Amino acid sequence: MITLDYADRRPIYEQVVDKMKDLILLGVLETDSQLPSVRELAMDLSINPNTVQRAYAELERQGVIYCVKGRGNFVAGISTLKEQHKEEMKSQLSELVKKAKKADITEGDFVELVKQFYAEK
Amino acid sequence: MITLDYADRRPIYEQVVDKMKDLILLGVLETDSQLPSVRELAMDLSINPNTVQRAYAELERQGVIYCVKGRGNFVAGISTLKEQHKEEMKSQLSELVKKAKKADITEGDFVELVKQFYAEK
DNA sequence: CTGACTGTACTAAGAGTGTTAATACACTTG
DNA sequence: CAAGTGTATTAACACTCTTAGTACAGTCAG
Repeated sequence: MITLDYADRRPIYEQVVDKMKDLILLGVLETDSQLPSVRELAMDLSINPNTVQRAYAELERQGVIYCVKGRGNFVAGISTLKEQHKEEMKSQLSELVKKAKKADITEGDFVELVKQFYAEK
Repeated sequence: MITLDYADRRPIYEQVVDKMKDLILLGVLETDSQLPSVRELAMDLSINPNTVQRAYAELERQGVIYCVKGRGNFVAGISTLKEQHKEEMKSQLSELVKKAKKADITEGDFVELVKQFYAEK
C-alpha cells in the first residue's frame, strides 16, 4: 500500500502522512473506507506501531481521517483535503516563481517548461 | 548581510548556505569578492563559528566558493551555480506539475497562476 | 619578525527529535 | 469471552544540530 523512502531525509511518520494523503487524493482510499490498523501497517512497513500512530494522529489533527476507538481509522470527506492541497501547491508555485525571477528566467520560458512537463506521460 | 529564520525547521548552516547562494545569484556578492570571515559572520549572526564553518565547507564542496588558508573565502565563478540553480528549479517544477495533474488542475489553470505570480510586485 | 587576522581541525557536551520497545487500558465486535 | 481496534505512557537509544573551548597553520601589514 505504501513504500517508505529511507533516502528521504524527512521522518517516517511524515512520509506516511503524505503517502496516505496521496492515496486519498488519488481515490485509492475512498471516503469512510477503513485504513489499515496501526499494528497492521506497522508490520507491513516494518516500523514501530508508535510511529504509525503518530502519523494517524497527525492525519486526524488535519481532518483527513477520523478515528473510532475500538473500530479503526476511516477516511474523512476529501473536499477540505483537496482545498488544502490546492492552496499548498499555489504557495509552492509562488515561491518557485519568485526564485525564477531572481534567476532571470522569463515568464515565457517558465510557461514553456510547464507545458513541457504537462505533456509528459 | 544575512538574516536567520528561527521559525524555519531547517538547520542554521543550511540556511546560511542558501542565503549565500541567493546573494551570489542576485549579484550582491561578485565573483572573487571576499565573504565575511568565519568568526565575523558568526558574531554577526550570534551563532557559533563552527556552524558558519560548516556552511562554508558545504559551499566549497558545491563549488560555489573557494577558500585560501590564511586569507579567506571567495566567491567562485557563478556560471555553474546558475546552471545548478536552474536545474534545481526545473526539478521542483516537474514535481509540482505532477502534483497538479493528480489534483486535476488543468494546464490552463496552472499557466494562469504562473502569469499571476509573475505579475506580482 | 611580530601580531592580528585568516581557515581548519578536534574533542566534549548539551539539546532536541525520531524511533523503538514494552506495557497497559478502554472500546468494539463476533 | 477473546481478538482485534485505538490510545497512552515510560524508558532507552541513535542521530543531528549546535555550542564551547582549544589548538595549529597560513597570510599580511606594521
